[in-house]
Amino acid sequence: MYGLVDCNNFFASCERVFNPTLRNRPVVILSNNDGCIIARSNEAKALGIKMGTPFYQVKDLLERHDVAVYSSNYVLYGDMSRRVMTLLSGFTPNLSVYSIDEAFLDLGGLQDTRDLVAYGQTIVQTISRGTGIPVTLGVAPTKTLAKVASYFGKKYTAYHGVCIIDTDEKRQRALELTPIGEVWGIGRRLRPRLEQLGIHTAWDFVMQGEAWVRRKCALAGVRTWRELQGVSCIPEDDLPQKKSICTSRSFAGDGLEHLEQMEEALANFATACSEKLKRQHSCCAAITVFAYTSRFREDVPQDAIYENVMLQVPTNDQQEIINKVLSAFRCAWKKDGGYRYKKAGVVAWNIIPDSAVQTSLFDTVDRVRQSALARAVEQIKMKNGPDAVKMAVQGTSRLAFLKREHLSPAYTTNLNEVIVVKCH
DNA sequence: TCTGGGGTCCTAGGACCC
DNA sequence: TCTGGGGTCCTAGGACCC
Repeated sequence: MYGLVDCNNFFASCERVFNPTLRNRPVVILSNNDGCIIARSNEAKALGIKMGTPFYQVKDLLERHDVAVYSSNYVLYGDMSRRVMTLLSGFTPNLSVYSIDEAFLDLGGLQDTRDLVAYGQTIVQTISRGTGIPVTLGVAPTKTLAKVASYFGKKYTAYHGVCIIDTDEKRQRALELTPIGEVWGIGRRLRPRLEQLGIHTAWDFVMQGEAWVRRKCALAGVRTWRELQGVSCIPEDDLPQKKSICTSRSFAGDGLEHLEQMEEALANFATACSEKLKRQHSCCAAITVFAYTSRFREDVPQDAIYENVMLQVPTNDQQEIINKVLSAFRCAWKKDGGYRYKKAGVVAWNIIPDSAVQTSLFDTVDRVRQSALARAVEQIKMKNGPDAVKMAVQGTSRLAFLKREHLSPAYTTNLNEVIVVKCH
C-alpha cells in the first residue's frame, strides 16, 4: 500500500502557522513579482478565485472580501516543508518526497485496515502538532489511487484527514465519483477530449479497453489506466538526479533594456545553476541561455534570444558557467535593438555525475587553477556567509528586480525575524 | 501598469547511416 | 508511370506534474 501525504493549501497554511489572525480569513499567495495567484486557502477558493489568475484582475474582489494577500516566501515554505518531511520519514523506511508539499510513504507492512486508519491518524496528528500544517493522507494500492483517496480525504471532513481505498468495492465507488479531470495524469488537454468521447469519470475511463486508451492517450494514458485498476506501474523513487537544471525569472515592470542589466541577472542565474549542480554532485555538458520580451504586449517590439553552448569538458564551475553564458549572450545581443526583456534564464543540461567527467586533449581551461580558486571561494563563503564573496558582474542587487510587496517575515530561518512573544 | 518557476516523459519527423 | 528496407540519433513540441 502507498500513502500520499499532501499538505492542505500549503503556502497559505505556512503563513497561518505564524499569524493566527489569518485563521478563518481567506488567504492568497502570489507568484514572483506578485504576478499571479498561486495558492489559496479554502475560504479564498470558496470565493471563486482560480489558480493562476493574474493578481491585478482580482484585486478589487480581494479587497472587498478582506482577503489576506502574501508574496511568495520560499525561504519560509522550504523550511516548513523540510520539517514536515523530516517528521514523515519517521513513519516509513521508504519516503519519496514528490514536491514541496507532497510525499509518498511506503506502507507495505500494514495490511489490516484498522491498523491503517489508526496509523494514518497518528501521522496526520503528528504533523499537525509538530509543524502546525494540516495534512491529508490518502492510502491505496497504487500511487494514482492514493491520489484519488487524498482527493476524497480533502473533500469530506468526515474522514478526518485519512481516506483509505483498500477493496475493489471502495475503488469502484471512488472512481465513479471522481471526475476524469481530477485524475493524476489527465491534464488540461486530455480532459475535454475524453469528455467529448463520453468519458466523464475515472470509472468510465477504467472501463475502456487498453488498445482504446493507447490510441487516445498514448503510453502515459495506459499507465494511468493500469494504476487506476490497482496495478502499480509508476516506478519507485523516480529521478533523484535532475536531468536539467533551470534558473529563470520574470523582471518586474517593463523589463530590462540594457546589456549590463541583463549580464548582471544572467550571471546570478548562472551562479544559481552552478550551485544546484554542485549540490547534486553533477556537472553539465551543455548550457542554454534565453531571454524574451513580454508575450502579452502586442504594442512593443518582440524578440527572443535562445543560445545553446556545448562544453568540451562538463563543468559545474561558477566562473566558467558565467563566462559561457555571457559570451553566448553577448553574441546574440542585438545592439540598438531597443527591446525590453521581460524574462530570462539559464538552463544546464546533459548532466552527468561529477565523478564521471572526462577531460579533453584540447581543453583550454586550467582545471587545477580553476578548482583551487573555487575551493578558496567556497571556504570564504562557509566562514563568512553565502554573500561574502561574488563575481563583480553579479552586482550587489540580488533579487532587486523582483517585486515582493506583501512578503511575510522569514520566521524560521532569520534570527532578526523570529516571532516575538510579549508578556504583560 | 500588472500575467510564476521549476521539472519530467513521449512522440513525430528529419537527418543520417548502410 | 514506376523510386528499397532496414536502422540510429537528435530535436522540437506537446503532454503532464507541482
